Amino acid sequence: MPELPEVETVRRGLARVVGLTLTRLEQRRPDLRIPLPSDFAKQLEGRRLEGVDRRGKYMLWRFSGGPVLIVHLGMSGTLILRDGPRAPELHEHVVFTFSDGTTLAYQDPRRFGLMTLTTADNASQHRLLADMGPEPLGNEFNGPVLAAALKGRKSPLKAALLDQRLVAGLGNIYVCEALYRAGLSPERLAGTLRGPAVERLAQAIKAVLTDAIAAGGSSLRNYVQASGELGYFQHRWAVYGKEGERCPGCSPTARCRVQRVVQSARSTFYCPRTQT
DNA sequence: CTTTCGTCCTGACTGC
DNA sequence: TGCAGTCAGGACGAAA
Repeated sequence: MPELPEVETVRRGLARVVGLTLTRLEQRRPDLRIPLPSDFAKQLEGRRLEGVDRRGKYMLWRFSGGPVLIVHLGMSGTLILRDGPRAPELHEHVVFTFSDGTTLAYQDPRRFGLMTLTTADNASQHRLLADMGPEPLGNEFNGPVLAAALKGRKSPLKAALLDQRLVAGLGNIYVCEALYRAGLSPERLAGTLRGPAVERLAQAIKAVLTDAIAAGGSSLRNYVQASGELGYFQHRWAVYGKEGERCPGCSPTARCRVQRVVQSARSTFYCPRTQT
């Protein structure tokens, strides 16, 4: 499930087609979460892909002349780069062909992802992006900023960090991992955190995301896997999905095990001994 | 205003 | 083996 590190990895992988002209856009299934307009292809064909930016879990594909394609991979979205034309596979909803013959397919079985068009002038004010919180890896995100965002919040820390208005780009996995690294219980009420703990949490968020991006970058072949898929790399998580296992920070003799609890109808994994 | 919950979707998995 | 049921989750919008 693509969160900020995976989306960043995809963004970097798309460098291969940046600078190329989009020669053909095939809408194979227009009923995405936000339906694609019927003239979608016409609006983009013939334009050069000038660059790909990222905001939280969104990508912004900037085309020459002003159009910006906002792309979100949702739960199950992937992008597949191929050297040339090939028979599309199941759930490839949109296929882009570039001037050198490279094709880029957007595949999304569950269709929680979306693509929608805006313009360079309006992109930052687009309703999908306007209320988004700070980029966690930027200088604009730090302990005091996080403290201000958490102040007065009565929801559990887990739920607060999933709110994209508070900080951009975290999902279920990296919230669990960041709370583990900060040694904070996901069930603590967000508004009760004090200075040092907030600082630890802000640093843990940065560290977890930075490490995950580095893991994607270090296995560079995975930017474009043998299958052509972009953006999924294996990552060793400390607690996510590790119910019943010992967390890395507990001694071999410790009896405690990673617990799974359900918060806001989502699984949370944490170590009850090291996260308080 | 804040917080929670239902909804969308399909593949993978579980259990009878 | 087959099939029904359950689960996974990002983000919106409705409800509390």
